[in-house]
Amino acid sequence: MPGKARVPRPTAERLSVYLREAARRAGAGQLKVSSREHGAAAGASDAQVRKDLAVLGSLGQPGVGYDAEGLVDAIRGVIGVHERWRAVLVGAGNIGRALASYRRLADEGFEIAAILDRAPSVVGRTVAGFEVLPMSSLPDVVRRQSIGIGVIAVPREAAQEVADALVAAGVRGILNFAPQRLEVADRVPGVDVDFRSALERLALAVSERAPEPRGRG
Amino acid sequence: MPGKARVPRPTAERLSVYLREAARRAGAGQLKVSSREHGAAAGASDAQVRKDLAVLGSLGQPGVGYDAEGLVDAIRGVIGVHERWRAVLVGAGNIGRALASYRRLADEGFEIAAILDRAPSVVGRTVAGFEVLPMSSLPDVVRRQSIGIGVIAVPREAAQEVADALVAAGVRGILNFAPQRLEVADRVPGVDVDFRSALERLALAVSERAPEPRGRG
DNA sequence: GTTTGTGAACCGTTTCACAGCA
DNA sequence: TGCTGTGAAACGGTTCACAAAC
Repeated sequence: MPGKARVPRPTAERLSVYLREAARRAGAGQLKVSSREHGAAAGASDAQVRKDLAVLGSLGQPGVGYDAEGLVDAIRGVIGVHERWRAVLVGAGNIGRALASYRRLADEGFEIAAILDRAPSVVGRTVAGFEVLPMSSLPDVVRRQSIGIGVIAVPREAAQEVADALVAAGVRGILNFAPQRLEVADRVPGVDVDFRSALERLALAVSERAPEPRGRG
Repeated sequence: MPGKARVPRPTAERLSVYLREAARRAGAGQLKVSSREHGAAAGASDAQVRKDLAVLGSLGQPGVGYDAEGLVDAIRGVIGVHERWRAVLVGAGNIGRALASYRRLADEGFEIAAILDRAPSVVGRTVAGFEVLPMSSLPDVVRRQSIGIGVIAVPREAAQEVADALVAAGVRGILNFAPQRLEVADRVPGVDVDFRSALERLALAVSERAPEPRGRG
């Protein structure tokens, strides 16, 4: 098994949607799902869906569709969610608390294992059932709790420093909620979730469609 | 002025970064910023930056760079942030509260003007300084408070319904935090912020780089 | 000398179209 | 007949390279 196929970024994003859809339909008792059905759910063409799913191998049956359960397993396999991903959350502010309280992530194979914060006033408090730990405990937490992912939910100014600490502690990937581009070693992939940027993109899209904010049509 | 240049999606995302960078440097007293400097901040090549900024017109000076203040204005102009974008937030759960408390958005020209929720137990309570309003007040709120953007921060199951209500109420764009693809009229653009999907993309990237979760070293 | 603006080549993704299988 | 898998064509975005401007 020399190397898994690399998955293009746009495809990776859609796989996430297919996973949801297949899981939902499987849960509803549907055995097979066609590329057209997936396309409707993901906003993609059926051809696109087939191309995307081809990275998983040939697990569709002509004339029938894709096995719902099989798809779930296959996509989870590619994503690497055979078991669980354990994450450490740095930052017990608004975003951090919201994430920690978002229990549904656990259903998808992601689990927050610990919360850390730099502020002494927060350390020791209980947030979403976790005792907030000091930053100094990061290396121990990552090692002892088999943490794979670090989540950055701190203000922009502190983000790079936290990223460095996470990499040093040995996490294998970083999810970044701070509006700041991170410099990290190539071997540690990072994904940004930036809703300020999202808002701006939205504003731009709105402006493109309706140049003048008219009073009311 | 028949039509503004349409901005490719990847470019739109980077414009957001350039905006931040230009604003920061302008604030620090720097007058001109070169494409190389922007590139370093955004993780893009200098050529890429120039191509991106070309959608704003020719506002760079050869041999000198881009005027920092001018860039801020130009990007804000394209995004449509001359004045303020006012948003209504639907859903006073974890994510909703985090967003409502995230005051820095206001500095960037985005302002949450009202919070609504469906649950009677939440309506009337105060969240981040807002009295939570019932869903029935949506049309009034949008009209009377000149709301441009609707923000969906409700569970997946309710997302489409809320989207329909927002469109009916007259919002011009939707920012969606629910992990659900929305069906909305073409004239109302939508942008998704989906951190579950982001986590999965991250997990996939990690898996691709290190197929086997080895013990250590 | 430095840096922009931009056509042209390049590359990856999407769409198309259809052969092959159920 | 219905639906998948997949080469081939089409598309869009990125990189390259350089003339023009400071």
